[in-house]
Amino acid sequence: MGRWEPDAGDRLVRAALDLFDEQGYENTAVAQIAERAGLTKSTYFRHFRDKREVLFSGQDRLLELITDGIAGAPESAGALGAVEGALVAMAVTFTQDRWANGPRRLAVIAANDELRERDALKMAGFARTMKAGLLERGVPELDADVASELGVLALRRGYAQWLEAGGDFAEVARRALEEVRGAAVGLEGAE
Amino acid sequence: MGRWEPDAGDRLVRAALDLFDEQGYENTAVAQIAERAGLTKSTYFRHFRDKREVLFSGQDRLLELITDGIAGAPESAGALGAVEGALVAMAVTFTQDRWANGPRRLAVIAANDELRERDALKMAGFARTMKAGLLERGVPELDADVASELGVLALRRGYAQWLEAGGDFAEVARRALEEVRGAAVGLEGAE
DNA sequence: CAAGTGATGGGACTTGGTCTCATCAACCGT
DNA sequence: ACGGTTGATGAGACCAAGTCCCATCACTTG
Repeated sequence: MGRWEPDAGDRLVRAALDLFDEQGYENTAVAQIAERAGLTKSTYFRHFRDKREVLFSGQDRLLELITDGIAGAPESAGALGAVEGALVAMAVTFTQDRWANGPRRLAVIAANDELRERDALKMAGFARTMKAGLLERGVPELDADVASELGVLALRRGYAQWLEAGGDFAEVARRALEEVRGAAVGLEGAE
Repeated sequence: MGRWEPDAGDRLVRAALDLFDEQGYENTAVAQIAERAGLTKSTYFRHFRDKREVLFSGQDRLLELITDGIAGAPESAGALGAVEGALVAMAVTFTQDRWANGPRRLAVIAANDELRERDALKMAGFARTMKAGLLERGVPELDADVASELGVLALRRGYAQWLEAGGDFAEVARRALEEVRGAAVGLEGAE
């Protein structure tokens, strides 16, 4: 791997985050990111499939963790129990270096429509993957839909809380999921 | 309005849908869409802010309907009751001509990542708007989050069911929401 | 030491998207 | 009837995202 300066991907991520932070996403050209990382546009697109993706790298790994987490939940667990398994499994990634930039990353994404669009797609991908895992366990389609959607909501809420207050992500996510479940079962019908 | 050939926007939508259908989204250039509609690239971008948006026009109107539907729900209604008001209010748009192309539109979107991305953003926008409306009614933040997320899920499921089986959209959506609610309140805790 | 491998550089090319200016049909007031 | 205004369009320059192809160069292997 490291025949030239190592960690080209990480350098690109850091350069991008810095530049987006300093001058905004729209005012930053891919060539500029590459230049700051000591690379070229060609190399940039070899590492990330487009300009946005540099802020979302590593999320493919999360899909695997979700699948494994759901499949690995005890057989006795219900749909939400399996979803909890997914959230807990994701914790290992969130505590790594790559996510040290979490708050800056969130701020940059929130400030730009294109990036929020990509974020929405990623979240939808999480929900899809959770739903597929639940169906695999024999959960009925409707319940799988509801549980995966609530699971992603708990993930979003738990992630935000974890960035603010810190602590063990697995624990925070577990609490967020229980919170969401409590609110869901308390919902009254329309009339 | 119609000093030249009228309905430039509609012509562009139809041309785009045809071309995407025939040769795929990626193999179609904006200039080509404009040409088939008897217009130019310049005019295309005056009607739609980018290549994707031609498949999502009119959804801004839905945001207003959501807001009005939630604000107009009876005071006695709970969070989900207000969400039901939003779904019912959206029905008027879905039954109009512009949505006659629903099935083709869904198929084109499903076949392309860029378009699914835009779709995910639109759905997130619906949820955001629902949540804001619920907060306005004094619904606690957590409940607003859960209810709006379930509302969008019911919208997606109801829309698909309506495209398949037809009938009155308001009624189909109401049933879908009740279905989702039933599944949500039946969820067991993790352990 | 020669051949091979893999990450990079470089540059041509297409297309999405912006911007500015010209055009031209309908409308409006005198 | 006439000149000015308005608003949608056309035309074309221009920039950046993204694709493609080929050259290069560091390091590895036989």
